[in-house]
Amino acid sequence: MSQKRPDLEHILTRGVAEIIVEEEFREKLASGRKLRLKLGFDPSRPDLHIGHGVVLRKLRQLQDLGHQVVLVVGDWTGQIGDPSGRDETRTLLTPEEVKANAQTYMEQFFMIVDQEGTEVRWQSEWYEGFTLADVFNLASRFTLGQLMAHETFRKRYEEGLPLTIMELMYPLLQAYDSVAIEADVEFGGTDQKFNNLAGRELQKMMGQPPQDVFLVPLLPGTDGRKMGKTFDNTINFVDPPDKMYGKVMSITDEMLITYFTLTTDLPDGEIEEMSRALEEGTVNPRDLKMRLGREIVTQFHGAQAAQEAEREFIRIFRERELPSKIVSHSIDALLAKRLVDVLVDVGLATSKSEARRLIQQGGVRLDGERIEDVNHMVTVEREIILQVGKRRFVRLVPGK
RNA sequence: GGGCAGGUACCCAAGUGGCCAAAGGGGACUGACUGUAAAUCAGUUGGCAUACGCCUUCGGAGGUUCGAAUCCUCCCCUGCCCA
Repeated sequence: MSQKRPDLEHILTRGVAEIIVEEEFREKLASGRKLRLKLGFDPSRPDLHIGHGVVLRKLRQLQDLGHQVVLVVGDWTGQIGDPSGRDETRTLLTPEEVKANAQTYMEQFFMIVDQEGTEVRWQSEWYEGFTLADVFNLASRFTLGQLMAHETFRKRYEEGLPLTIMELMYPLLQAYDSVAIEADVEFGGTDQKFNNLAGRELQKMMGQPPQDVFLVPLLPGTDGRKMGKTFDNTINFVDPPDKMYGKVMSITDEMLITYFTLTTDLPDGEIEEMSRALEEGTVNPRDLKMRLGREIVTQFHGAQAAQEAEREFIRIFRERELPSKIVSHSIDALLAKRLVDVLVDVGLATSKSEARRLIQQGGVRLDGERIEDVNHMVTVEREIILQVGKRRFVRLVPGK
């Protein structure tokens, strides 16, 4: 990602939830020492979304000031699963899966963070040889009361949901990572506060200078809830330009300013102006959203791709024309087939019942013409565009 | 080891012999509206069938009954209390 170097003040204030302890961190920065910036991840769900991007951009900016990123691959904690979600124990991953996921994660991670200035460390480096004595040593440092101060633990316990000892161990392992790599600062979303502070405590107990904790706000997903895979409301690093742009357009209007603040480096003044214009109603939120879409797509795919994505969006949704790229599907030209079957065959419906329902609801069009007859037959003698809803198209071509 | 409360469709959650393919909410999908894939409103949401209807589903396996998500038996899983 290319951008002009934001100054330190911008880095420390824009899109920052909390820095603990801020004064301490500023002193470290001022010392001229090359700081070790820790970020850990669990290779359980490899796909990164722009919510993760918020913290990665911070890392990159500090990296550009000469500091060292230390990426901790949680190949052990990844097996436990961060209990931060309300779900109970996650399924354990095989070592192969962990490895593959980690690989994918890192490819995406380095789309923003500079690989040269990053030290990658695997937890297994220090946990492989961990003995029961080491576990006791670690476990003896924390009390149940401390762990129960963690909201997710407390909530699950009080609601009578299952909570394993292994899960309670999660923060301890993450904390020990900080000791192992001698972190100066740990980064994370606000949901990581507890875990990161545990690292700070543990370092003190083990005679290391305590790390500071740098927390960024969580970016809401496209539907306003917490961005995450479970809600299917993420905008992913690997989303192709069109999709990425479209997803940005689908965020609710209220989130616009939050998105500008957290995912772009537009000057604060400019964002304030937008905010004012929105309140006064002197600007169409859609236009700002389009600007946001361009900004975000540009970060991952470049300015040209962003422009193309925008053109495509206008074409389909404003002018209601066909997208420029449509998946083709060949259909036997000799036979008249039932439309319901075709819908299932090309994957626009998962069952005939669903296909029938779509037709009944007026959601199916052939060459732009709405089909209302559930028993409609199609013969593909030439190319026909089959459409479901506003944005799912398939080109039917004659074949054998 | 004992007692109690639970395990329902994608998720949460009602239902305690037939009116149950199973309330309600969330999500998803479709439609209307819209200078947005925003907001709002409406509809749909197990499968097969043009349709009458048929089939599969309520932790698992058996059983009672004309008929079970609902009753009985055993088993598995979760939480709480007692030891």
